[in-house]
Amino acid sequence: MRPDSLTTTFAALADPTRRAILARLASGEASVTELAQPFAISMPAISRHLKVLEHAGLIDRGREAQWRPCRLQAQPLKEAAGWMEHYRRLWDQRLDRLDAFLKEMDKAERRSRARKRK
Amino acid sequence: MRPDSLTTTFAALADPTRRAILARLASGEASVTELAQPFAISMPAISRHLKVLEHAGLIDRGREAQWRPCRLQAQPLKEAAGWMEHYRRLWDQRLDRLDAFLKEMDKAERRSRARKRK
DNA sequence: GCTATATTTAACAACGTTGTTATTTAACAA
DNA sequence: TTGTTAAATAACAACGTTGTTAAATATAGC
Repeated sequence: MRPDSLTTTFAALADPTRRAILARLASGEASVTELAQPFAISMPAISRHLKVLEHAGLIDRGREAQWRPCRLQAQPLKEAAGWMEHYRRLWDQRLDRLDAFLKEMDKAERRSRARKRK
Repeated sequence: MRPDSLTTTFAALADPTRRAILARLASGEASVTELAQPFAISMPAISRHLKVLEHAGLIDRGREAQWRPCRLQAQPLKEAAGWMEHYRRLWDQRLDRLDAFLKEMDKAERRSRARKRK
């Protein structure tokens, strides 16, 4: 029972180093060394982060001489964003209905007070 | 150095049980027992999933007699969705530019062939 | 106070993640 | 071949996660 793709995507995004790598890749492809440069961790650690991202389908890698350039792959981001949008929207609708309900209550309340004043 | 909020949110979403709990909560508040019902795991396990979601700010919980009703909290979903949309959009722009570039190439190519035919 | 119900906490095992350093592989260049 | 650079793998430690069962806590109702 290996984890489904949403799980793999969210798990990959749940690390600041990996998100920073993706942010960097959003502005163009880069080699492993280039990606490692901003971080205070060893190359093997970066190499593993890249493997996690690749496994999640968030990046793919080419091969040019001794470099393995990484590129962003947007599809899993789309799926995950879709999931979140879906539930966020459902929830906003609930809030809207609650809001409408409270407004209704309020109106009824004012009407009731108006009657009493007569 | 505790993890930032995006990290906490994504980590909380990186579990199918927790996503199913949120999905259930999107249709209204529920008690721990109600939330546990669809799953083949023990109550303490559910209790911990809820603690993870609460810690991530994705739910909050009331107190009614011996029940602790859970409600969805949309704010962290918004932040995380925002992050993903941002990078997804950047990447789509890159793809669009690549697309435009390839179309340009193609046009130039056709023009070149047209010249040769004369 | 006693009992039933809802939920949490404690203690533990199994497993996964993230980092390290040392070693290995691959490709270029002399 | 030999050396250099880029990157991956191996072996390991530290720590976090997810599940378990057993025990504790809190509240309602008699």
